[in-house]
Amino acid sequence: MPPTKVKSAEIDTSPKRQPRSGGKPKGDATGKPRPLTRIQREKQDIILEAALEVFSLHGFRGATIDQIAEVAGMSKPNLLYYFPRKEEIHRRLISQLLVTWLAPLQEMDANGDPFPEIRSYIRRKLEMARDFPRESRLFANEMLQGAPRIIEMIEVDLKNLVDEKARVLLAWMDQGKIARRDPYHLIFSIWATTQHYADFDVQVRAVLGPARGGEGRFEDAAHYLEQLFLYGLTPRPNLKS
Amino acid sequence: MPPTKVKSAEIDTSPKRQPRSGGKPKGDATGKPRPLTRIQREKQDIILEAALEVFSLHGFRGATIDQIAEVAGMSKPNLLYYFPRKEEIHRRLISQLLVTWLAPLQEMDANGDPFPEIRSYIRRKLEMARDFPRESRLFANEMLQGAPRIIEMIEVDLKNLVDEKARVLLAWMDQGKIARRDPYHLIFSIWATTQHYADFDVQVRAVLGPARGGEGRFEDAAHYLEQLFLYGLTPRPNLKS
DNA sequence: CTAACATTTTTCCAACTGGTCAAAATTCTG
DNA sequence: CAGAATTTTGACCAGTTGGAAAAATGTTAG
Repeated sequence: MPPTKVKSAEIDTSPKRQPRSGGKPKGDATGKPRPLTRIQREKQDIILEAALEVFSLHGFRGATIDQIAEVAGMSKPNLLYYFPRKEEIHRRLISQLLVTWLAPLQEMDANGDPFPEIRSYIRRKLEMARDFPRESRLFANEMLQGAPRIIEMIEVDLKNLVDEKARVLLAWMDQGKIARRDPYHLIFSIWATTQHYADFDVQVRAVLGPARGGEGRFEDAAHYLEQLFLYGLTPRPNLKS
Repeated sequence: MPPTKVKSAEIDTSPKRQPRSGGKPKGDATGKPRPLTRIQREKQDIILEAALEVFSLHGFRGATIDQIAEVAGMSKPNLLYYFPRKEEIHRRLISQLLVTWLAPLQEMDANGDPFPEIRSYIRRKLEMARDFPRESRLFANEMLQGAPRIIEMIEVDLKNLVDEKARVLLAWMDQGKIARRDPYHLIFSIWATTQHYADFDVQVRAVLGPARGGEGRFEDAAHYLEQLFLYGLTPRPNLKS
């Protein structure tokens, strides 16, 4: 359908308005950025939500602003009014994400009992894979591409946290409370096994088939992983359940 | 540097050649496609190699033909002479990949001893992560995007193979040779833990740091995973080593 | 109400995208 | 070597991309 807009091509005798700003606000002469308006907060949230959807599915380069704008239900220039560049949106998503992402590990308590702590950690991670699969995929996408926009955070924040928790694990091992294993690879294997259920969800569901691929798969996975990390595959005779 | 090509802009008095074919060959009037020439085989390999590099890093949508052509060291139209569409290249890579990808699991022998068989499977998978990280990432990229171009193969070939091997594992469990675990999630966890070292390589290296992030990380991983799948984290008293 | 600011839309653009085409260059093959 | 077939190239194209500019429309404090 052609746009058929007439666009006031006729004579316009109304008093000419002074060209009003038209630029972006976000700061007056004083230099201090003024607080976001209600609309700004709302729209930014809508955009970030839409961007998460698109970025997590196609990666940074594969995602387009038009696509994000469409999912967000607004025009591209309107979107660009809130985030002047594509990278900006992505950066915001990623840095927001990393905080959420580290939380479960952060909660692992050095003063708790090792097995319940580790089991809880696995559960929390698995719940995140279930409840925030897009965030997981966004993260995975970034990793696959060599983490160009996130590498410093990985090398500093993430590494520091893992170093700290590795020491916790080592202490538990020294006390003979858990088997002596490489704590770094232990953490890697928890990440890998849990995030797998978000990142490779299609595969998991396809392989499990309709019968077992339903929502129950997360409970099955939780139970399996618990057993794996506790006992591995060595059969233990005389075990109830 | 500007190309400075003169390109014979002068008068050309040479006898005008009849416009010769110029089209693509790949079949004559008989309809049967003739075998590939040496150049065709070579160039296709170069292109596929370059495409693997680019697709594995940016995913299908994020990769561009120009990029692939540049990595392959040829012009875009030249590349398109061998693969008339972008999708064609990707499809070839993916279907090639899946064969390689399934091989390690295929080798798991129902008549072998469970633990050596499983351990070998883990090792082979880990070696693939080490030696073919781009293939792993290509696969992961496809999965993250919902496997649009591969889903049927997953649902048929992959599922059938996993079903078959799940039965093997179940038989071993029935014989009491390994602990009773969900065989599907067992396979998932082997995939996840091993592929992690290819797909999240940046993260792994960043977290391990320069000291432990070298090539030795794969040996460490292999040893750790062996222990994990064998015994889990339960400490076992009186164990040599 | 209205001026000042905030938001949205329209229009536009240059670079890039996947892909075509014919001519030119090169490589077989007898 | 000639002629045919194959391979490579340069010019080009239409659609998409990220983004700029400015005009049009809303909103709100005084």
